[in-house]
Amino acid sequence: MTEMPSVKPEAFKVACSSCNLRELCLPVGLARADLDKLDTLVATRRTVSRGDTLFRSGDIFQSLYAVRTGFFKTCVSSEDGRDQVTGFQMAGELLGLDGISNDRHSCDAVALEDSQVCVIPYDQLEDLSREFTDLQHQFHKIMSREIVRDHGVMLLLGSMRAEERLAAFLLNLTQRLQARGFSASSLILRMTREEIGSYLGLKLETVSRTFSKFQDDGLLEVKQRHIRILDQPGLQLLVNGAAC
Amino acid sequence: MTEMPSVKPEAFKVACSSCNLRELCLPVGLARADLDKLDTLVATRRTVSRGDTLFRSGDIFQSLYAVRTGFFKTCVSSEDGRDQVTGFQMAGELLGLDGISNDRHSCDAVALEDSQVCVIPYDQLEDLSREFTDLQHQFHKIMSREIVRDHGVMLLLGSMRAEERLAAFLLNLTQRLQARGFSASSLILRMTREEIGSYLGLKLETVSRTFSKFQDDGLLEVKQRHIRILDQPGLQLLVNGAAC
DNA sequence: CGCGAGCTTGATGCCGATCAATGCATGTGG
DNA sequence: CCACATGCATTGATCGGCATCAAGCTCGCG
Repeated sequence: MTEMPSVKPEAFKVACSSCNLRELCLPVGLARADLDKLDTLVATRRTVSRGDTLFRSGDIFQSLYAVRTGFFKTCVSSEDGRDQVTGFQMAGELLGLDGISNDRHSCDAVALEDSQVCVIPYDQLEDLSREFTDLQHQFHKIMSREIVRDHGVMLLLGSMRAEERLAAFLLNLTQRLQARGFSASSLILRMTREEIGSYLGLKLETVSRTFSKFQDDGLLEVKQRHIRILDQPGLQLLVNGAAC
Repeated sequence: MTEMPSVKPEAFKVACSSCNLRELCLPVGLARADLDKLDTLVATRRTVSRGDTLFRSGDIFQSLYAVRTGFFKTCVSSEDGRDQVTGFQMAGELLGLDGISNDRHSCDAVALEDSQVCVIPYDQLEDLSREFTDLQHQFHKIMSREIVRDHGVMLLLGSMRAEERLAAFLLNLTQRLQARGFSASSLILRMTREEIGSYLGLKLETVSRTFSKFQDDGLLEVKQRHIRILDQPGLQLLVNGAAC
């Protein structure tokens, strides 16, 4: 960063080929030659401070963003002020896929901690994925995975009760953190109870109460945003509704 | 069908270029030359009788399907028998996008009336969309649109009350039917109250009661599955929560 | 130190689930 | 043609889970 002054202070060179997230991010499974090409595509990063938005609903869509470090939420809102968190994104996950449909973003992406994203100009990605089958296929998989994930959230919102929702949420979060080399049993929540509640279709008081109940039941240790999972199988059991 | 015997009785030639759905379906916005190419890709149709599945969760993914005539639902289910309708698809809409992520389908697609779909072999679609920018872009838009739609459903499931959900559902349905040349005010539901309820995260009794309430309020006329919309602005008002 | 954002916990009420009975349309076989 | 079965829809009575309202509490920070 110091040796490479650029016009935009927040934009600087990066390389997918040497990125430690390449096994989680867009480059998954690409051959060396493809990777080098990808380096020409993903040329800049952008820093987003905690609380700032990466993009807003209504913004012109030009790029996708891969989370490099940090943590984001995405939320949609209806005409009347109702709004809904649609997801939380961590390192290696893509933001902005919603924008392709209309050439405008249809949700807000907000950094929940100081973050960095890699900027992926969309038209260049289309160009490159016409050349490289593997990249094309990988990109399609990522979009499809987002659709499958959304269907899972619908199942959660449509048919689970508060405890089941929170358990499923925690298990999903730890699983993704584990894939990134973090502990499977201990985590720090980057989002408020209200944001968790919005994502899960619950009020913040219910989220808080459910955390307390899990603690009483010996499933978790909860200290504000510090969570330790004491009984993972127990949580799993809740999600699978074996208690019925 | 009579003059063209084929090995599979249910498979026969079709052409996107002469399809009356081409303004709603995959071919939207394609030039004549691209359309002709698309004809080579979308070579067969398949008939699905009411109640039968087009594909099931776990099936190997090979093709996307465009609804030609008829009506489908898609549903996901969790290990414990819980299941959730994730969408209803009508003419011109694509089925099977979930399958790309894993090479296996992750939901069931069930015909709610006797239907016909165009079979779109996925690997050939990838090949062709590497040649034709417009097709590539159109396909991406369709996937993105599905993501945006899913986010809308999350908003509905996460933050709306029963009346708002049903009103939003009816308005969405009539809007799509209208785009296909049907009446904006009169429709026949192809799905049961239970299926509507599953989609909206409600029980069938609640759906039924809410229909009755809408009728009492002069918003609808409900006779079993025959619905006539008497006060569309009234429904719209419900969705937008102006009553708050 | 004191402020404020976020979290916890309690009391109460309501929306929608649940349980249960009846109604209505379609189809089938005697 | 009617009796009966079946699947779906309606309606009522009751119950429970979560929302809502309302205090306090905790912790980080100016």
